[in-house]
Amino acid sequence: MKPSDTPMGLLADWEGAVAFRLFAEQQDPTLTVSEQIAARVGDRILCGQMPTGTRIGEQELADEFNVSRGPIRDALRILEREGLATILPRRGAIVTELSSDELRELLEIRAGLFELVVRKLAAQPQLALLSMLRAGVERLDALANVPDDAGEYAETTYKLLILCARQCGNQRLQRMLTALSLQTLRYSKLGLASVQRRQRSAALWREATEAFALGDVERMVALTRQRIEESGAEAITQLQAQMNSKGS
Amino acid sequence: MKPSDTPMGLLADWEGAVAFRLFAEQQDPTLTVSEQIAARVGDRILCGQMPTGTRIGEQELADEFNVSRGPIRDALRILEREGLATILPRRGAIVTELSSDELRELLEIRAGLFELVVRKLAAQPQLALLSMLRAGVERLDALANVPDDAGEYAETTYKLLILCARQCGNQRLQRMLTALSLQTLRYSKLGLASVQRRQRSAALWREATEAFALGDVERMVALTRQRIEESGAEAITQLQAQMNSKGS
DNA sequence: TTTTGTATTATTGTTAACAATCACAAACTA
DNA sequence: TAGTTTGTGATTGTTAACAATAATACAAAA
Repeated sequence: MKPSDTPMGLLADWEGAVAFRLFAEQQDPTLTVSEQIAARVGDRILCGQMPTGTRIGEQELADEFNVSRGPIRDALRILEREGLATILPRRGAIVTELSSDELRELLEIRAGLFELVVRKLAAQPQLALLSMLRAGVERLDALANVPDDAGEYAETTYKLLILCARQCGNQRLQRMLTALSLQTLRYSKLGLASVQRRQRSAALWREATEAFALGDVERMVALTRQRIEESGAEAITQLQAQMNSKGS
Repeated sequence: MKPSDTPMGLLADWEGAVAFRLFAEQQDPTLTVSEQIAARVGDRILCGQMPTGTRIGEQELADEFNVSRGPIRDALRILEREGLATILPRRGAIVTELSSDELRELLEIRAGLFELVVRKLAAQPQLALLSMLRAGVERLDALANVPDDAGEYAETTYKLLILCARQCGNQRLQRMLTALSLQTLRYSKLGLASVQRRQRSAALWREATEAFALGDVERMVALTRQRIEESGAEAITQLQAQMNSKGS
């Protein structure tokens, strides 16, 4: 395998609170070749370098990474499990492409799981989490006003989300929510393209965080639901518009 | 590949309402060899023929199905995605073995997703579903009193669950809930081992169904939550006991 | 008796070649 | 011209052999 040439660290540290990489944390050499390749290709997909629908040829990747097609096939299966690649039997793999309906479905599930997380968090005091959330909200406010940068804003909301998930005490739930969020991340940027949308989203984050601070779970859940609903609806609208313009 | 020699149809038709096989619906020949093998091995795992923790040797399976190890590796990755097999890098695959904590986590998520399904179902009348649920509850009542048959009871509750999931209108949610239920199916039998437990479970199913009939979503959700809580707690207790006796 | 080191064996990871399938384009027919 | 057909090229599915790693057994030393 060639040395690092992928845009790792798409979601680099933020305030020192969340230190992680997307898939492979610092190139663990005990990882199998397939896993390393999956991690790197996964990063490319997430950062938009390989857009939705892009064909992923086995030989192509094999040549690039200087391995044979075996490990590539394994890597594609891993990416499929993460929902980033779609394997069409006998027709190859592509970067997963969601229809607006599928996006709606995913967002609905993500909201449901996040609600579960919130309710679990509310069961016990979360002082450390609360201060991190407040710092995150400050950052969201700042990012909301930067024109033409939906990417970093969306990634920050992603980090806030998994920050919560990490504290909830259910590792499996954390992993599922993380996977779902990564699948929807590329699309959620569509719903946060305008400064207005981001400001609205940030305001709801702030309110939800304060509700959380006061222990008002129901209010936090309601606010979160509303935020996801609004951003989701916008993202779906944008996706539909995109598909129509492409289809014509 | 040799002709059919696996216990397919573990969950055969029930009342004609749910016609499906676990994985491969009627041996679709367009399916890739890997997928067919994954389906058959998956069935073996689900029906208990390959108990929890069983080592799955690649060569062993390759010899049995008269294929090389390539498709077997693909099949194992598919089973891993479904949560039925666990691949330990460089150490082979085993039938997924859940700790009591992991089971608790899975059950919690399953309950959360099912609640989502119920709330979606409540949004519109479900006459056909209701009559099937009622028929299912009758069957549960009958099965509850048969001694030494937690298997069929548990499988029937599984079918009721995915019957609901199918009607909810969110295909992704349906697939996730199905996968989670299959992962927990083997373990949920532990919590339904005694006639008393099954009778209690069936009673809660009946009440929940009637609440559903009356459109009382909150009551149905509460009853379902309680049922899962009770059965889950028992299953977890049994699993812990099993592990202790094995560990000593 | 327990422990540690080593050699052997078995299993997984990887490779390169072969077979089957699919997509695309050119030729052919109506 | 529109539609079908057929052939070619490219891609995936599968195989069998090789390399690397982990598990096991056994022997020697504490």
